[in-house]
Amino acid sequence: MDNKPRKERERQAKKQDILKAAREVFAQKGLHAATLDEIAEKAEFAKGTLYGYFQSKDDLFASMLEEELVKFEQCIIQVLNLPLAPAAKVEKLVKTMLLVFEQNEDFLRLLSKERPGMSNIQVGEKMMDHFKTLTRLVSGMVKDGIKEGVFAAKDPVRTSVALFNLVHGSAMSSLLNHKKINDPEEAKFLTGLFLNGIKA
Amino acid sequence: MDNKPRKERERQAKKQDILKAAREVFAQKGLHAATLDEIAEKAEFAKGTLYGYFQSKDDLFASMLEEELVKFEQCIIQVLNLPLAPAAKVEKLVKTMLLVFEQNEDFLRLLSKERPGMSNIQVGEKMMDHFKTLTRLVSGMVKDGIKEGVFAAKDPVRTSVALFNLVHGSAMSSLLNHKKINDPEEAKFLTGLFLNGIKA
Amino acid sequence: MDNKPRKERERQAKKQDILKAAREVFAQKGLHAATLDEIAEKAEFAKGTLYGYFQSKDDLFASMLEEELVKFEQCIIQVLNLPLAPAAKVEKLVKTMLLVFEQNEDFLRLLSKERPGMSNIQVGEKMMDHFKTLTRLVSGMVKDGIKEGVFAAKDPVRTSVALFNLVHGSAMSSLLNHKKINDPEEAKFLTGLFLNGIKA
Amino acid sequence: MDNKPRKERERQAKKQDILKAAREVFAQKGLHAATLDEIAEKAEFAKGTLYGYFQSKDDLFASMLEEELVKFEQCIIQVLNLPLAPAAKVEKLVKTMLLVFEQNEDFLRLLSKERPGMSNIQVGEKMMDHFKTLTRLVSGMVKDGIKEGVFAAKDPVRTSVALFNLVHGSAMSSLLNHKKINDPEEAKFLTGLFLNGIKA
DNA sequence: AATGAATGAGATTTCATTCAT
DNA sequence: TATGAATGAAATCTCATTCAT
Repeated sequence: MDNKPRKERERQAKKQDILKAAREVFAQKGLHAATLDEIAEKAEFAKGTLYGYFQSKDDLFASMLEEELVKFEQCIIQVLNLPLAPAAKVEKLVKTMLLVFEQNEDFLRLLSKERPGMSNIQVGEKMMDHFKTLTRLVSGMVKDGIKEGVFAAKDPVRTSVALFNLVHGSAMSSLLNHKKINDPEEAKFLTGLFLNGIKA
Repeated sequence: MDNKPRKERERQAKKQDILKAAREVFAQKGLHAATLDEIAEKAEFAKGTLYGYFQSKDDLFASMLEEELVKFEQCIIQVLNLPLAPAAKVEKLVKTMLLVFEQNEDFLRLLSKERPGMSNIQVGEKMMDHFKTLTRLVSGMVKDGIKEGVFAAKDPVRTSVALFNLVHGSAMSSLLNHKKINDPEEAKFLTGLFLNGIKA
Repeated sequence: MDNKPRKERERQAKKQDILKAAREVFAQKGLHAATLDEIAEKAEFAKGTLYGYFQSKDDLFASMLEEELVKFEQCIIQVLNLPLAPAAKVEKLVKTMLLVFEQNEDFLRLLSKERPGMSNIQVGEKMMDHFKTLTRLVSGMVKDGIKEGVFAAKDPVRTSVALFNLVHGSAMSSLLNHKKINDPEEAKFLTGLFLNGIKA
Repeated sequence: MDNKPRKERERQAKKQDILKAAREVFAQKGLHAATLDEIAEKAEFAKGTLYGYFQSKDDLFASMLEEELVKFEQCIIQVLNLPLAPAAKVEKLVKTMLLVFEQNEDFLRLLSKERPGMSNIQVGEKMMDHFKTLTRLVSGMVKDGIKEGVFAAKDPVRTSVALFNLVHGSAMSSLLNHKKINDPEEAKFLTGLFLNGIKA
């Protein structure tokens, strides 16, 4: 019988359940205030069972965050690969990021809460890597726009970071004010500001 | 002897020492991961002494954050009161915020770390209030610009939030990448992006 | 395997071990002076383990006291249900109470120490309830004696309280003077005093 | 100038203020739960000042209790010295004790709370001594009654202890049930029970 | 003598991690 | 593999005592 894969599939499914519970609790409470008790309960496993899947609380956190970052990255890459003009691509990117943040508020929170000065250095390093990758990817889009003459020749890296900050900050603001994150008005506003500024 | 004022002055000086130590540790570790042991050691007091100045860890945190927020707010108000044209005022605002963040990296970190979903509700409420005040103040500047016809009639509130996110995000990014926060290039870039966007 | 009951039985046994240790320490030191360290050591568990069985020190104390009070109450009820003449029942009651106090010196001490002005209001209330119940029960016996004409028609409630004070006070006195609590002489003396007074 | 005595008198007055505050707080909270902060505040002194009058918290407690016990003892002695027949003297004794307990509820509570198993051995010893003295004194009265043929020849020591328990227990019961401690009915009841028992 | 800020030992409580079943 | 009871280190907070003023 070839049921090894099934077993392995089941194991992965369980691991995903744990990661999901972890994401929810870590996002709500932060790395330190979250307890394995709560995560275990949410995942419907005994506390000890988590240690069959992750080496420690820190490992669980790191794994969860890594997974989310990869998913986010892949999503961004997909958008960047779309056959669109630079300005349209910016709009699509803004909309997509807002959508992702709306569908995964946990990730949105984690991004704010745990980015700066992670005590766990390894996690911090990984996070930094992902941000650099993202910046590099978006920079490409900006450079394309410059080449095509539709974007002014400003610093592409700074521009990428600014775009991310604009969208992420907007999503956080909506979240805290109990407003819709993926609001078309907001997307239009952000895109407009990014492309044209506020000058008359 | 009229040494009551001196005693009181000394007490306030000690309180400031504690608040400073608290700010440093809370900024680095976050509310939960920070320990009173570390704060006490940094303030060069015994652990118990802190309780002569603050009722609890939470109270210490709240007091510290409140003080920083007030200082920040006053700083912003000063800039907004300067007799400058809207565009110049934006530039001045960006420069000032970057300067403040550079001089008080702890505050910069705290702003990121503790803004979302503070478990301590009271602190969260206060923080929200300060953000609303700031948004209102900056909105005023934006409205002035619109009246004068130098700013396009976009949503002033969204515009204010965006400006804050742009600058704060930039500062965080610089901090994490070990770059100078209050970099004239960066200030110029941010101002330019905000006013004119990136379109050619 | 039907070992759920066994597990549950073991858990209850452990709980009883903790309650016993708690009783001993609380009786000796009182609620406040007793430490969880000492209780845990006596129960041969780690400090933290106690929190798997009780929510807090106060909860442990309350649970322990409640259990003891219930046991005491049931014991008194048994005696009152015996088919004896009132005077004989008084004698039996005195003997039984002295025996219980001798076998459970901890309870005897607790009764003195923690009766008055419990800071923990809930515990105090419960204790009062048990005392009222006991008084009611013994009052019944006194009323029976009055009906049968063997007891003079004095206030049954005051009489019940007096009997309890007489026996409890005697036991405390014996305890403090390192004398036998359940001494037949003492029992006879107390019964005689209660029934006939000291007049010649 | 002979103002040493005045100074000394003032010092004693202050000491009394502290002892009074101590009595109130210790009676309410018990030895352990009481804090010097609360006592100092009630005495209207700074905490450190107490150490100019007493060596330690334990010393303060012991001094306070000793003083109360001496006052109580002297009161009892006065009654026992009255030129009354034994039965009348019993009645007077009961009334006096109830009165004292009513006027000094703190002392009444202290007697219950701290009698058994004082962790502070020295205090416990002293308390025991006073109880023995009291028992001896009351025993004398009982013996007189026996000699005069008005009391049956029962154990005078046990009889003394019983009388004390009866009255003290009654006072505690009244206190806990928010009833008047020095109630003439109660005094009559207790005297009657002690002298004649409850038999018809 | 009086003060009260400072101390630090010690108390309660939490929770990541282990391990016998 | 899954469990959850047990552990004990570490955190917050209290308070008797000291001491410089």
